Amino acid sequence: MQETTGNRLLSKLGREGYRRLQPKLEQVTLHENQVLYALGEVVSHVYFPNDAIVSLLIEADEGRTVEVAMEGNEGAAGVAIYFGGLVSCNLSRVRHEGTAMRLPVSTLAETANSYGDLDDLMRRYVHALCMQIAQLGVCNRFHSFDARLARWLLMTHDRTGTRKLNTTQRSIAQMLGVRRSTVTDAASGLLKQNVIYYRRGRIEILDPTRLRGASCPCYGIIKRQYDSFLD
Amino acid sequence: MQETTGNRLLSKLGREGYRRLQPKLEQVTLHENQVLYALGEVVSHVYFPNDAIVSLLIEADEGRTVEVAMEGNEGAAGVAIYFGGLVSCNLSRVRHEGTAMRLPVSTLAETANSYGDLDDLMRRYVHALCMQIAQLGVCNRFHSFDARLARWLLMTHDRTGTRKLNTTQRSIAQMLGVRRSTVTDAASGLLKQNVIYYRRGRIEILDPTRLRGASCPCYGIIKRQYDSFLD
DNA sequence: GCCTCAATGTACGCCAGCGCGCAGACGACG
DNA sequence: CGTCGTCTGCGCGCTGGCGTACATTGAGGC
Repeated sequence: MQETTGNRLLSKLGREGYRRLQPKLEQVTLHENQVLYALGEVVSHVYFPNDAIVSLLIEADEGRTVEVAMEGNEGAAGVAIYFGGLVSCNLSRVRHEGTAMRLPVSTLAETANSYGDLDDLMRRYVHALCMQIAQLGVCNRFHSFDARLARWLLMTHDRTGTRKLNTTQRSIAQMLGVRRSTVTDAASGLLKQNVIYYRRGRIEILDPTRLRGASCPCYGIIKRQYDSFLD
Repeated sequence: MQETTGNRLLSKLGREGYRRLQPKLEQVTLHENQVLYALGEVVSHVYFPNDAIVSLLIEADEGRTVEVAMEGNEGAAGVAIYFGGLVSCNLSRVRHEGTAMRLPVSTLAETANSYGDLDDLMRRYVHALCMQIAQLGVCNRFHSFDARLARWLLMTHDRTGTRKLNTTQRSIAQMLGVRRSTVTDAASGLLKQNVIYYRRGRIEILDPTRLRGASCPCYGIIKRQYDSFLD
């Protein structure tokens, strides 16, 4: 099931790039709800997830934080921030437990300076991330919750490499900025159709194809965007 | 009324930076509805608006494009795209007529390579833009249209340096992704309170302070973000 | 001054999702 | 094996914004 070969961004770097970063790369485990970057914090490390997922969160209103992007094996957490000023201005929290490769920001910066391929790759990643944020903004505004839930499950699935997620409806609701029982309604629809199965904090995707049919086009748009530069 | 001293990003560059770019800088007039970058187009120039406004648009559904960010004198159009791969993957259209300084992408890239201050500035601008996109995504999702209209008017006002805008309710509706008569409702509320005045495609902001009171906090959040690196 | 068209005002029914609240059900743990 | 806290199911009334449709008004061209 777990067929992830590791972080796609790192593997796209090729042998030479990997050789340069390798001495400073360090595998770490990211635990659920662990805060990688708090608001206004200085970023010291960049994380290239293998099967962990990091959420970029923004405070919408008092006490309500919403996911504006998710970063997994297709990217890196902290890069966007490092790219523009070293100081985080949103919250990054681990949403799905797993491993990641950690790298000091300074190493990334220095290597990117001397090794153009890395610089290019990082720029294009930031670009894709930016598009993800924009697309999700539009998606959250216009598409039905049923479609958005399907999209969210698919995106999560892609980034973890497993069909089984540990998430409660409550936390999904927080991510997507709806109330919990709205999630219940949508999820029970998918359950009845045998597209997913879930029970007390465990969700399993039974039929990715039909899930994709239930999702809005945003899933495909974002996926194509990422795939186009990760091959 | 028109007290704009020019593009804030360029002026932040200082004498040395300006000296380097100056030979290739060229003042142009951007006309309403002019498309700067179409989807998938190769970007040849970057625009630093003086008093023009460029909208970043994304297609939400068939035939419905929505503004995900606006770029004016506080930034530059095309930079974000140049940063990640040269090819535009959204639509940039002039929303408010005015002048801008135009620069070949290649000049910007070369200069940034050799002149770290420019590179820094551009990175931080992209960062701020990214935050704007994220914040607006959340705003469009959660805040009442009344508040969003106020926010939008204020942001537009800041970027043009004038209280008078030429915009119809119809085009505001398209930008903000609502139907036209929703704009009528909200606008007529502000009109009755003498916060704005408008008539057939011309809007005037009478009382910016009270407009700010009507807006959601997103206006302040985004403004602070930009001001923090533009001084 | 008149005509025409775009811009604006208004109305009516509709519905997704909200806020709130409560009940049932499963699982961990003593 | 019982208890308790969390997770999930469900109902009810409400409302902002939607889709649609039509009336009115101002500006610019003739």
